[in-house]
Amino acid sequence: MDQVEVFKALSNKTRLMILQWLKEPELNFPPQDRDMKEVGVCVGQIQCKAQLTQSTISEYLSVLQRTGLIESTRIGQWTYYKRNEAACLELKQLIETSI
Amino acid sequence: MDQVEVFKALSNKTRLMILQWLKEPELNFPPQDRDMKEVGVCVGQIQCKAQLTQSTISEYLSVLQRTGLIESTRIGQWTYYKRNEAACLELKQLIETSI
DNA sequence: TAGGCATATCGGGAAATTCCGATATACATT
DNA sequence: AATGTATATCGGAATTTCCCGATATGCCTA
Repeated sequence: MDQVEVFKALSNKTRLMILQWLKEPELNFPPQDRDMKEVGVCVGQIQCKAQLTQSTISEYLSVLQRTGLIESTRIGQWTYYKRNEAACLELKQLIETSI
Repeated sequence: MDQVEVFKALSNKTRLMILQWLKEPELNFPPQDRDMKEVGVCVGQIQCKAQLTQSTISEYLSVLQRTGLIESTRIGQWTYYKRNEAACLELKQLIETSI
């Protein structure tokens, strides 16, 4: 896990918010058919909440995914993103010891 | 403490290294007259270790100081920088709960 | 297979960051 | 006062980031 890359990813208000929203998806997004805990939240919902264009949000999600902090599942025409809690924990432990 | 600003400050390899070097100054810098734990490390020593120009390091130290993670003391013609451990702890706790 | 919808990718203008050399400031010494 | 040394600030070229609109891709339905 490259700390500098992770900090770059999190040094943007919207990306940081997305990561935080995904901590408790059912609290931050309207209900959907699929179980949010299980599969995640689709791009459209995140875009709607973030109030930026679809292309921007799609790119931001890629940036977060590249760090490993979130992961995606494609189902039909939707891509669902959810947190990778193991990676988030690893990051927190790394910061705990390195900062 | 503005998380995004802190992450911006730490999303640069050199700045992150400086913060880490200052965790154990006597391990990372050559001996000096004044007590490093007490007063910190002067800009010249940090620049020497970082291998960037004086102006760049001076600016990086300002960026870190603006976040509150480090603080400076001017003594004679030297400016000594050291970690603000309380602020570093606060940051880690913030990350622990918010990420 | 045609059309619609969700998402990804591309190209780019504007703004921010990186890092430098030159210069200013502040203090110390002679 | 003049000089030397440590640090801060300024101006700028190169690079990166931000965020957009346009377009491509992939899947689904009629």
